[in-house]
Amino acid sequence: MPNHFTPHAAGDLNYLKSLNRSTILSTVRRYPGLSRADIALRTGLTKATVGSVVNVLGERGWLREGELHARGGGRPGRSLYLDGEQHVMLGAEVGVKGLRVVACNLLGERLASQRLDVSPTMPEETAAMLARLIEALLGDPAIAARSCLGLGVALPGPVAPQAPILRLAPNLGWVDVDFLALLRAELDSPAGVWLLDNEANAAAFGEFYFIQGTPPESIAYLSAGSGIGCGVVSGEHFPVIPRGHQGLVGEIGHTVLVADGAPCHCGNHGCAETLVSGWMLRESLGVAADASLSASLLARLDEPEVSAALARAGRALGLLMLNLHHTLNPSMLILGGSLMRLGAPLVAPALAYFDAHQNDLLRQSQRVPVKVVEDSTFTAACGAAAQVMARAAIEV
Amino acid sequence: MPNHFTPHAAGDLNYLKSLNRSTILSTVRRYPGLSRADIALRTGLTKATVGSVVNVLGERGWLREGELHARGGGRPGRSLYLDGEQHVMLGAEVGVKGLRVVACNLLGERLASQRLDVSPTMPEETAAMLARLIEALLGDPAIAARSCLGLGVALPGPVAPQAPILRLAPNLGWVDVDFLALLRAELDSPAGVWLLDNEANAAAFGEFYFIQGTPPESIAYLSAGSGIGCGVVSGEHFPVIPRGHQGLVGEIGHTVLVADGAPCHCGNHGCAETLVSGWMLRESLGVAADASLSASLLARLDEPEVSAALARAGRALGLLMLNLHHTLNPSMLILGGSLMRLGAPLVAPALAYFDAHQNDLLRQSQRVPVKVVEDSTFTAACGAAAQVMARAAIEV
DNA sequence: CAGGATTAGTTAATGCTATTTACTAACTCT
DNA sequence: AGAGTTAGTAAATAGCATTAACTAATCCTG
Repeated sequence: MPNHFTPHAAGDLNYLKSLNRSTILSTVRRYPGLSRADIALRTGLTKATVGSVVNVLGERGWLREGELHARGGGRPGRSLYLDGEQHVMLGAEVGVKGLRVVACNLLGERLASQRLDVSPTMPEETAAMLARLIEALLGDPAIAARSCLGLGVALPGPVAPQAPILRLAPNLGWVDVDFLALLRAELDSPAGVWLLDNEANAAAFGEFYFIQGTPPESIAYLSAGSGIGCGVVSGEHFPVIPRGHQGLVGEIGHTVLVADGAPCHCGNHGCAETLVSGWMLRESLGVAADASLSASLLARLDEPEVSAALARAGRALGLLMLNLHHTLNPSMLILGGSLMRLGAPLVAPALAYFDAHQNDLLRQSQRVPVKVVEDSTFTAACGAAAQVMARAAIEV
Repeated sequence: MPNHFTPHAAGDLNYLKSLNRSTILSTVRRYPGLSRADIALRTGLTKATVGSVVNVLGERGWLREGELHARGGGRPGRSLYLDGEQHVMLGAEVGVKGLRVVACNLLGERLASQRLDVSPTMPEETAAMLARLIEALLGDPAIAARSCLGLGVALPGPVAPQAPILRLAPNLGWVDVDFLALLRAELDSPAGVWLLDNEANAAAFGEFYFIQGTPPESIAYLSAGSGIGCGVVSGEHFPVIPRGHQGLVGEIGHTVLVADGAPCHCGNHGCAETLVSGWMLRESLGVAADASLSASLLARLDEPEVSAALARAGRALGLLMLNLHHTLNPSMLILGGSLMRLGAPLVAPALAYFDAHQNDLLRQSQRVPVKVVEDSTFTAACGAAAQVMARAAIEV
């Protein structure tokens, strides 16, 4: 049944059309420069179907034709590309340490961005600040000249699957916030789709959506910042984020690793976040709330206490990666979040632990690739923009 | 893209037709006795579409008409039911302690069953034994008189997502077994679909497929036997088992709960199975391989060592249930597997731990329902039969 | 008990979809 | 220049769900 994440019920011909349009778009996104005939071959659709869909997408400014193919024999095909000039999607992130706003084109390229390094307090106030950032972005003539497909917002907590509402953000102290409504009160534009999602989900979506070449079956984006989140995406042509009953799929930060262990922000004990997370490192190593965690700790690396704490946290992160493989089993793992700025002192022990503790089943198959995103400042915001594009593609 | 689990690529009209047929079938399955008009209202399809699909399904022996509705005013509708008389599906399970075979009708009712309590040794030999059981079942005149939709087989290990092949069954000692091919060599009938899946996935599918009334968003079937497995199913009208890259989704038995803990069968250390599983209880409490674990332990409950071990294992099971909620987040949890025969000494501590350690997020929402299946002897086999039905419905 | 109201279900026409088939277009090679 | 080859388009076709108009079967009212 349709909800705010998946807009239409299956059953009618529109659904079929959307599906095929999304399939063709994802093929062009993954393999820029294919001709109509290549797409038909690759997707199994007929030349006629591909031709008509491509032509409509061209008229609407989604696709453009490029140079001619010069393969021996026969009429050359016209190569096709996503049109990076006509449309934009806006993406925003409300993070524990700041607000970020981006404008991306259909290629996923960041055309402009704004950031404000403040710690959000009340939802209303935060919405107002974010609205000003978005207005500033829309004031940019290069952005204003384009057609805007909509706005996606990423927040550091689970979003209800039934409605675009933030359930709980322990690290902001927010509960049941209808953030899009607060934004609407401050902001008229852009027209188009407005979406809300969890930060890790948005980041995961963006990373998956703009992958080039054959996409992995699924990816997990493990976001290690103040808290630990994880987003999963799968689906070749129609990427889907599994959310579960309460939107908690991938909330591995609150899986219990130590029965009756240290108390966690979430009200339970012994969660993964008590072993590895920004807030735990801050508390245990005494870093002030207003100081940069990574800068402070990197400056204190010669203290044995600090390096040992990072190594310990790193091993916990490696263990989490391992557990992820036995519960969500993604075909690719992406590490992101502000803790990645700590670099090798945290990441090396994580990867080492992950490598050393593979069991027979994992050893038997190819090692799952791990990608580390060192600077994920705009990753979630760009991912939210990608979600807008995917949604808009359904309705073109 | 199509594979042995999901047969057709989206894009053509057949796909749409299958989708609508499945939608209508699942509505009748969940709400027996609805009329065509009720179905149209409930699914959003038009009366004409529902009528034509229902009539075809009736001709093919999937649906039958029942009594007339007697609602005040207007022409009464003809109630519709799945036809339990025409078709059968066969399901089989190869378990660590025995083979089971069942024949079910479209209502999910077990019409006949066969069991053989032996511990499987070689795959070939096991396939031969299973083939004899199936032949015995097909020899039953009540079964032979019906049209058979196919055969589903459940095995205690992950099945590759790309091909119907068992990857690894640590508790059988099997690796990369093409079990359906071995069966084919022994068995001609039944015609129709032949499927292979993991035992927990099959059980989960069956439990979800035949749920009456509004189905939960998703369920997880936690199978606690010799090992610990878990299957997940979601999708209202078109139930899907998320499998992940290597078919390991839900393999929480091998999530690590104790860093560098006790050695596990899987080659790693500190897995959940080292804290709760049949093999671990057997080893730690000295129960012979050929004795019934549950019977032996229930007889020794007055030994403090035994009751303490069960309580400890129970708490670990509760912790696993909690972690399940933060990774796969099902809306309903079903506990099954042979360990459930231990009853309260194991299950009560599990439920108590689960209840006592809910965090703020879970506390905030309605408690997730937990169902305990005391006797799951035929659950996986019936689930495999349900998978056959779902697949056959696509192709009717 | 006749006739209106109401709901169930079917039928025929319609519009939209992808597919099929046949075509034109554009290039290379000989 | 002409044959061969591949790309792309156009018109005809088949299949799908929908629409709108119909028939069917019941209840209710007077």
